[in-house]
Amino acid sequence: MSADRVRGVVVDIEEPKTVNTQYGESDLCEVTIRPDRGAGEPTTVTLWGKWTENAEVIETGMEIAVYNPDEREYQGEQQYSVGGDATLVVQPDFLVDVTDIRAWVQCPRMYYLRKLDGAEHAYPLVKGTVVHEVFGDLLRGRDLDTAIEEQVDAAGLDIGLLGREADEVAGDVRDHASAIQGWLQQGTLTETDQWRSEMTLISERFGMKGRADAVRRGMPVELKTGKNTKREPRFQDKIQATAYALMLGERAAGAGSAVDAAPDTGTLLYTKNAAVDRNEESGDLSPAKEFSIGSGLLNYVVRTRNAIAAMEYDSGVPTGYEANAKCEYCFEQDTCMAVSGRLDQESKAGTVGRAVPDEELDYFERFYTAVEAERRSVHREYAKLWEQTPGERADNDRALIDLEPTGRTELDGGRWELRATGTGAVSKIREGNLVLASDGDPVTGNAELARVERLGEEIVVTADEPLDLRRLDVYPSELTTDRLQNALHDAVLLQSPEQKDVLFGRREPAFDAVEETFIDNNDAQNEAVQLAVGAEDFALVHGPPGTGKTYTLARMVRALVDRGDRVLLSAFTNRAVDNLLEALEDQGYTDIVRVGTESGVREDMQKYRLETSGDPGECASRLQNAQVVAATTATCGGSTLQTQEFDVAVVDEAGQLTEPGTLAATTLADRFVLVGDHQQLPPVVQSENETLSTSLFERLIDDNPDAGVMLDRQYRMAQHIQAFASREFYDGGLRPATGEVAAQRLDDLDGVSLDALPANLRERVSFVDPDGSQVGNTNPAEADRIAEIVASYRAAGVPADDIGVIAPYRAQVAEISKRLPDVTVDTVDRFQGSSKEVIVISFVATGTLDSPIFEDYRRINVALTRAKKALVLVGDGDALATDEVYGRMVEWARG
DNA sequence: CCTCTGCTCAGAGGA
Repeated sequence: MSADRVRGVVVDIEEPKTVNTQYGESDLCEVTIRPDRGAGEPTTVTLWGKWTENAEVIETGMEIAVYNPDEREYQGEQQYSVGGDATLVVQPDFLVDVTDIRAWVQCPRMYYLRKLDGAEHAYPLVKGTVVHEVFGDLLRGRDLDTAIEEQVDAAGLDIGLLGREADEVAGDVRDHASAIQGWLQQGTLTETDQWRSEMTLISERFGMKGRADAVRRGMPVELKTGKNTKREPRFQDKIQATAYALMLGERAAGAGSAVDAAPDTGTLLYTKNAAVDRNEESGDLSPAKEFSIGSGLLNYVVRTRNAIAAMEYDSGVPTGYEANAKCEYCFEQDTCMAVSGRLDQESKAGTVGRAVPDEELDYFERFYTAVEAERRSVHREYAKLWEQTPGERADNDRALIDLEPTGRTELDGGRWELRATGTGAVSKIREGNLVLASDGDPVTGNAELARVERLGEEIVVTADEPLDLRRLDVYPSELTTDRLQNALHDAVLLQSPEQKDVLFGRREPAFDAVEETFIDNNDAQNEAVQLAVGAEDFALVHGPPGTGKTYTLARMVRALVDRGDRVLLSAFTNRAVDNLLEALEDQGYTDIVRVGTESGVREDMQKYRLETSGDPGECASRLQNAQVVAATTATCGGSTLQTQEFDVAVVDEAGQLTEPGTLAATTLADRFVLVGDHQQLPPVVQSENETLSTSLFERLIDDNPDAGVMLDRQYRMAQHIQAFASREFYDGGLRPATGEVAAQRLDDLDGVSLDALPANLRERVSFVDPDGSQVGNTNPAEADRIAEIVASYRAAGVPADDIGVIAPYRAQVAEISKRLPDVTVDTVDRFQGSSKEVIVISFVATGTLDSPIFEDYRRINVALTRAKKALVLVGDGDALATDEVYGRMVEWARG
């Protein structure tokens, strides 16, 4: 019996040695692994020849996989060898981008610097992107002039921000595009050429992902808008194309050897060669350069990929010595030396400048490591793409499977609209999302990145190439982690020492005294605006539920604008950003530019949205002249807003943001205001991660109580409803704004009679124990009882719209929804920021509380504070009593 | 053992 794959955790690595074999001298290194994630019997894997280079970076605890190993029995033990046709993959769950392999081949430090400071806005990049888009259009048979015009138009904002004109860019693009067209029209390219453009490749086997510019007859074609007058393609370009060839080979090989099945030729297309002056340049000016792809190059790609994955195992920092970096002509040399100097890192190029203070170095390292841990959780999401290939039919809310294709239409832009009917299953996929659309198998089948246009009975997506739409998968993205890393870099390395002093507690934040009254009937709200206006560094506004936080924010923004400040308005979610704009609108302020994707911005706020295509000058000046710019923090970390500066950044729902997430907005401004409530929802973090799950808001409010004000009067809840939350979460400091708010009752609503309610529901807060039992994450008996309770309120005259039901698990939400089709039933997270006259909460758990109900107490705070006039808690009283806080809650609810 | 939003994606090139 032979295994085509061996995988396990490394438990021992011998010193490499040189031995004599029948073929001459050869290096080897023995590695002992335990299969089954470390649980299996120890097995020896011998790395031969160049694979011993990887042995130097492997550490115990890492996982390795070997494909097609030579296998033999020696003294009763199975031994495996990596040489010949075999391939070694280190940390296969870590997905390395092809462009990262390319960067590492140039210099490992370059790989690292790209990760820290990725949001660059430069003309060669913008031009290169446009040329690539035009290339794709030409492959899809579009007309050259139309393609250039449309793609330059699509890049309008980027071009404008660089101060360029559309005509000038179109001319530059034409020089490149003509070379492409000339090459495409050459006789060697026949009707039989089969082209695919923009092919997304994800490899489980090699732990690699990337997107090939084009694939012709199964072979990779890479477009480069740079110049290369040598006869050979540049080495890093060959590596990039070879990486795609390896993944194409994997798709073609099935269970066989990907190296054997890989295409044997790659093509690099250097479009600038055609545009240079032939009188001044010598050398080979033909744009297309082919090269042969052999097992040597393919294995080199894998070894390089392994070196990266091994370094990322413990968030290491490369020095430049890991590969043969040449610093003399490197255009990143200055940056490299500056970064290594400031972060006290070793660099082959040397260092300049003094290191930032120790506490900043520690901070940088702590957050860098935390963000990389978060990146690894994103990588685990990719694994779900191949955990459930067709047939396995995993219950997974990350995919819509078994779709029935109903048709496709070619659209004007050369893109395709693909349609299918769904099975009615629910998933995380929503309209506007970027997904992997496939013919049924997202990994080895025909798959394309696509945009979800409609998600009803009929499912409609748009993609670059046509396919039979049988399946959609969530496409995991490292974009957020990339941007967190950029924000960390900007905060520690680009901010002035004065700005950092207050972040690192070396100086108290300073305030100018402000006498002006902005809000005259609420002292805390007025003080919040005064603090914000007078802040020289930062101000903090703590806004518990219902305290008029959004109104205060809008008033604050107006006050800042009146002083002439340019304001950046941000929050984690699109919904929160749009809510803020609505509040500003309510105050009559509309000089706003909203930056964000079309699908992210709410319909009624589209009128403020910055158009990214069109006349470059117009697009750019609209952004540059806006006094108030609004965007999510993720967008703040992107390249568009990196070109902008602000006097003040105002960040809402700051308690929900990780520290680097907040910095993405605050580093764009001289000073900042954070508004939020650290007693409500914490940041959403995928990895178990203490560092990321505390918000900057919470840290600053703990360290600088004088820099903050708490809004203490709430306009939402009746006295009794707010009492528990006030005592438990706000030290008793939260109180009703008026007697009217405190005394509100359900029969204040038109047509509602309390007498029509059963006796146990007449109080403002009640507790009901339905004596149900938990089944998985549902409790059907409790769902029945909740349906009865809601029916009682309806019978007493409460409109369905005024009632909301909150449950801890999505399964229970579905269970209750089945019984209550016209009432809003949702999880806590989706209820945040809104409120209802009547709230019913389902606790599901019975017997014991061994699994977390609302994760932590902050979630229950959110749930309890959604109700205005009536709140009903439904659950197992005995189970809840086993927890101190829930126990006190039940006592309070029973009155 | 559960909750879950962001974001065009990954790659654009200089010498």
